[in-house]
Amino acid sequence: MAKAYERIADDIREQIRAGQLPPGERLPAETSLADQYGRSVPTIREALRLLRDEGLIEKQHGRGTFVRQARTAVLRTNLRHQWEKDRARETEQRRAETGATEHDTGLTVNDLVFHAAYHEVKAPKDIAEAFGVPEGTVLVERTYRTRYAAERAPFALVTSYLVRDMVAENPALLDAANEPWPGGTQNQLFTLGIELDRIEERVTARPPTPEEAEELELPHGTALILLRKTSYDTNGRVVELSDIALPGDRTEMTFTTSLERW
Amino acid sequence: MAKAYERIADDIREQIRAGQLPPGERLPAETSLADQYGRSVPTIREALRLLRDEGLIEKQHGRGTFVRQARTAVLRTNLRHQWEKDRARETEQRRAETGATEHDTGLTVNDLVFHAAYHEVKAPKDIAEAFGVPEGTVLVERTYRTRYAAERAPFALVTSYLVRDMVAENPALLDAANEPWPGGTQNQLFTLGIELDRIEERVTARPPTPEEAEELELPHGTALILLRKTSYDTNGRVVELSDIALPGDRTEMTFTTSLERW
DNA sequence: GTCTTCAAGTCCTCTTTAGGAGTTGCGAAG
DNA sequence: CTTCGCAACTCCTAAAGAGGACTTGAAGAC
Repeated sequence: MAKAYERIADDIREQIRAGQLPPGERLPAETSLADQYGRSVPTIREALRLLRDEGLIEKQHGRGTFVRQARTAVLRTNLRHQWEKDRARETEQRRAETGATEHDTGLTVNDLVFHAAYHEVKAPKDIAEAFGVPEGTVLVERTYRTRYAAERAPFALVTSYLVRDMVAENPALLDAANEPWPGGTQNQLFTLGIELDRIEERVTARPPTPEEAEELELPHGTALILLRKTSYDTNGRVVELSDIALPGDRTEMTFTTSLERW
Repeated sequence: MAKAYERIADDIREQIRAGQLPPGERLPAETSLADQYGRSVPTIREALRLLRDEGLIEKQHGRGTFVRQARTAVLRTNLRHQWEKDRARETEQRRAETGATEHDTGLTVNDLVFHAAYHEVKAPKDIAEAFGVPEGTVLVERTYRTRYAAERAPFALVTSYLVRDMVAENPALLDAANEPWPGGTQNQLFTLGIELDRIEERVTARPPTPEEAEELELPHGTALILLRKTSYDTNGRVVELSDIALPGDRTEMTFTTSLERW
């Protein structure tokens, strides 16, 4: 015999899946459910907690419990488009000639970058290994959040690293004021004679920490997508590394690989 | 003034982050913690529940509460390698000539595919749209799980679709017995004169449903990665579509894009 | 020596009780 | 008519207690 709170959760879950309880609908109050199922309120709450953790419902203090809207992942991060736009060969000059601007390539139309911070930090083990430099090497660290103009919640927390000695000659890179970097990081690197060869992206997912949940306004029952973007130059050196945290409930990443080219 | 259970969770979380409570360590019993923090057992349990949902601890009935091992995502799915291996131009013939076998290209060394199931289904709206066919079109649906020989838990739940009429001429494709398809799906498609052009991968993440959690043996506090792989042929037609569910706690996907080629 | 049983320790389920805190709408006061 | 305050409704925090279920190791039976 299954546990009471599980049976109740199963029952409600079925109702939601069947569309009997449509998105946005308010569930009966906990006390009503307790009566209805002949169980105590804490047991009902236990059942609802399960459903909340699955992302099926959302509780609002003082208002009620609601079937969650599918928060259709409208926002998408198509990174290849980013790269096409930013690719190192295109100097800002050429970009102007072709009429391409910073904001005409889809994703970035309504972007806002704000709360950018700039630091010099000593490389922790993790990052140092990726760069292939000794632990403690001085890095340029930039952190910022990105969001769409129409939304209040940011859709990315970004921490980006460069080896300071590698980029020290370009003062624009070391100036916190102009964010985002004009023409994109990759273009800036090109002005240093660093030519990018390939970008590697490592994707994982896990539940958010409380800090991440707060910054990204992640409701209970959503996951965090972690993207580590590593840029290699033509000598096989790692020149830039970004750790990007994305809200799982409104992010959809697309990667395209053309088979012709391989 | 913060809530008691939050303060307790914060305290323990700090101890874990500081390494004071190393991975694998057993926490004091709930009753001890209750004494220690001067709170009731339910309050302690509430605090521990928070940490469990964050993936920091793991509770074992009858044994205790343990700091979770970082389950270092050893398993990685480098999809480009898959494609390289499987790419449509290489017939099985040529593969044999070059000495390449199904199992020598990294990922698949220790793979086991089991519990493969084969169905014909009518396309639901979702899938039909992706294929660009009317709803209800007959599809070949294959579902299977993949796991490493060394692990008991599967590391992928796969559901793969093909339009039946498009592949009906190759009997091997319609035979449930030989799984996985010899030479890979893409090679099989090549024998039908279907030449793949590109593959698009759409990645999202969310908490698992109870069914998914059970099948993938996902502990509480882990996320599910959803990968939809869409294969296009040289005419821009969608020829295959796979929905892949991956355990977030032991999956790390790598995508590489070479900038030279764009 | 091996096996079984059992007790102690652990987390789990469920109840009852008490009060706190956020939200909403209605009615009274201005 | 507008504003304010309050009552009713909601979910949230916290406690105490009784019994259940799982794990482990040690004592006893064979």
